[in-house]
Amino acid sequence: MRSERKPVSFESMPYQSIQQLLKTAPVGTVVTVKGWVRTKRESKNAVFIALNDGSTINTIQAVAQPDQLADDVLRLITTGACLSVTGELVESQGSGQAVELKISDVLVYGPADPDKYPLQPKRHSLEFLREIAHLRPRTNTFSAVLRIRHALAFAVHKYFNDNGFYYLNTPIITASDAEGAGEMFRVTTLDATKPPLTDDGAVDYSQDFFGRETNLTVSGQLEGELGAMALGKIYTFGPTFRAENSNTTRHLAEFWMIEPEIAFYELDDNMALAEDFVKTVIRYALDHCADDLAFLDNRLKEEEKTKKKEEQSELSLLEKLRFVVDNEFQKLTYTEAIEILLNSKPAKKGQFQYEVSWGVDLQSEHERYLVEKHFKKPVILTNYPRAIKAFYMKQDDEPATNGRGDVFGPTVRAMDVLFPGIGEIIGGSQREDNYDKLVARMEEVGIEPDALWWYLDTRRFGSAPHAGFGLGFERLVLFVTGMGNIRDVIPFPRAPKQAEF
RNA sequence: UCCCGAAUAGCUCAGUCGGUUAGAGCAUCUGACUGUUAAUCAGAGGGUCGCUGGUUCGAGCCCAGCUUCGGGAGCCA
Repeated sequence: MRSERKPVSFESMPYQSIQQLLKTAPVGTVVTVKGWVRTKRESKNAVFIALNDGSTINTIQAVAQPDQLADDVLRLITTGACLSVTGELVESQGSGQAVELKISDVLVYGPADPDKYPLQPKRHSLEFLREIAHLRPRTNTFSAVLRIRHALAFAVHKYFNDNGFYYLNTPIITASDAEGAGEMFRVTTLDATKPPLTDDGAVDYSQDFFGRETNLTVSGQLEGELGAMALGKIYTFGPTFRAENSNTTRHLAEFWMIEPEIAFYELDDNMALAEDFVKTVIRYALDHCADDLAFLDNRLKEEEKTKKKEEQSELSLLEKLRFVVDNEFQKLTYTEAIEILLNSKPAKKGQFQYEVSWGVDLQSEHERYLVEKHFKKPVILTNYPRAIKAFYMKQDDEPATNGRGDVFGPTVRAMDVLFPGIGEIIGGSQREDNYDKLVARMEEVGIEPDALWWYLDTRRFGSAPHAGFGLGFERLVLFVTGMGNIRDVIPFPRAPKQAEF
């Protein structure tokens, strides 16, 4: 039997998004919009409702005659209530907007008790909004951040797809604990109060779900390399977990990481890819999120006004983004960076808390000096000392020298991309493709080669030079939105003592 | 995990030297006014001063411990 139901075309959907409506502005037509009340203002001759549906940062003003709406309906139209409003789109009599909706019908989907609804038509602190993360997407700031986050995620996939990369889904549950990228979250189905024990009293993971100890991934890189050594160019874009007790504005326990891995790329290719990639996705946001970026730009300017002169930033958010897109990243080696730091004013005046010398890992105060004071632009540091970098990085043939005859220790083809205000946004390297060198390095740092036999197989069979990097997606969103805390650029942040929503 | 700081009305904050009944702006409610723009004006309601203990005739304020939050550091993306 045939259905009597009429097919519904996409164009004849029973309501319109406010974004579409304001863009096309079909004055004179009757339309329906559905969204949440931002503010309601009443006067003798008119009731004004500012409605937002999240499709854009802009609201549409709906207008009704006061006697047109029943008292009990009018009473339910308060900040936060959800409405369906039907009416004719007309040119506005007021000055704040071009068009408005002349209400012919209102349906209250869900009221919001004004005594209990926590969002008020006023500025809230980001700390307070973090406590109501389930409602904060209804604010201008967070909806703007989330739309930009979406645009950046889309731009990431678009960039790689346009450039011949394949999206590879690496595992979220892994058995390898040898990646050395920090503390891991254990994944188990064993009874936490009385786990099975072996004869010597240790937990018997052979009885666990996977028959061995497993954790949430801290990086998809090792598996990504397997993909690159088959598909050529791959990228991953997925959740990543670190059980570090990190309490900072730049760290999350659960975050999203982007990891391209490319066969036949060496360090210089890797750097060029990182720079082009970051610039392209930021340009995409500039081109597609103008309203939201303008709002955040203005929000930041207001915030800057409350700061002292010397603490105010020289560039606005939009200026900063354009600057990054239009200028070359500064590229230099670790050894050159050490020279600059040793000759810097703060070093000579003893203002660095940590002393600088060849071989030490750079502290954030050093990175900040290079990026924010010395070069004033994004910086790519390369060829770090072997001793402070991961085992899988390609070893340089010659030790570092400074041109004055000083010879330092061995280095690897690592690269860190440093951004102003964010610090390390990308960490990557060319990978060690020589089997013997890789195994020797693993043994040196105490990683059991047998545990990564499958990783080493790529070096045993058809090995090739290859390179890749990891980019923390939230750090990118942090930079593009100009927000100050990474917990405010992910919908539901996961951090120590924080997993409520 | 370490260092520093904070916790007072729904929100943002003030609270003097330890002293009577803890205040303001915004929000909410009521009224007035108005094609309004986070409207405006007047009035009203609204408090376990984070928790536990201590000092004191008397603690929002002083002391100790705890909890939570924020900033910085480390770890890193």
